[in-house]
Amino acid sequence: MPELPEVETIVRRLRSYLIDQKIEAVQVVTPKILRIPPRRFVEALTGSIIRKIRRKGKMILIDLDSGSTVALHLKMTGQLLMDPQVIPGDPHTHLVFHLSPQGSQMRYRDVRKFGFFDLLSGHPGETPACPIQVGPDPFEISFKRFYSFLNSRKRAIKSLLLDQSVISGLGNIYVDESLFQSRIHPLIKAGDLSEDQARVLFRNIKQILSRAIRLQGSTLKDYRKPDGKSGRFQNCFQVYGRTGEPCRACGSPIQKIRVGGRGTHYCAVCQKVFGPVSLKT
DNA sequence: CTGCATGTTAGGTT
DNA sequence: CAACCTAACATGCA
Repeated sequence: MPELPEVETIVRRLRSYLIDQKIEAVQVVTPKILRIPPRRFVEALTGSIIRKIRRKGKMILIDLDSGSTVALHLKMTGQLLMDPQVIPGDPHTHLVFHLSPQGSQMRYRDVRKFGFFDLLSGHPGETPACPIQVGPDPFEISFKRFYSFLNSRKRAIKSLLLDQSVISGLGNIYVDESLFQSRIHPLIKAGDLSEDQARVLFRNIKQILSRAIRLQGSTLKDYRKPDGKSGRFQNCFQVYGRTGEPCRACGSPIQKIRVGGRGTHYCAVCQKVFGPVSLKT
């Protein structure tokens, strides 16, 4: 499930394949993947040259020389695969881009079809802003700003960190890992964190994301780099997907609970809820 | 077979 | 506005 490290890895790889390539042709196999009429999409892309590839939160933005930008989101199972990885007759391939002069192909694959492509129109020389409402990612803000996001919020810290309109890039895996690393219980209200706790959390979020980028993301099932290969950060998980297994810090079994409708992994011994605790007598 | 869990965002309601 | 709920979808599992 592509979160910031996976999307960043994909973007870096795509740059080496796509920059200055011309989109010779686009095949739309599954129109529902597009947020605009297929005809308009094909017309806007055909003959354009790819100039820049950017990431905004978990979105991928591909700037064309025409001034337009292709904006896409992989959601849960979307993949961008280059040529040799193409599976002939694959039922889950929805878009095919033909590139020149390289002569290569890039395909969009998505088993669940949650992902989407949009087209942002702009003027040549300008870079269109991101279409959807996404807050800054953890690398784009200061601690002060991060702390102000938590301030006086009543929702669980886990839910807040997952809210892309507040802070972008984090998903279920990296939130659970960051909270564990910071010894913070996922249900603590965001506004109840001390400044020291928030500082530790902020540092750990960035450290874990950086490490995950270095290992080229986490592959559970669907995430692949454009060359079809897996990431390696899944081998570093401390809590995610380790329900019942011993905590690497204290040995007690990792718990799984539901927070804001999301499966949440944590260590009940290392990540304590503190402050006023109501006890039944 | 049924029913549930999976992760992400949009869009709705409270 | 903040917080919460559910739909969209395919697949694997108990």
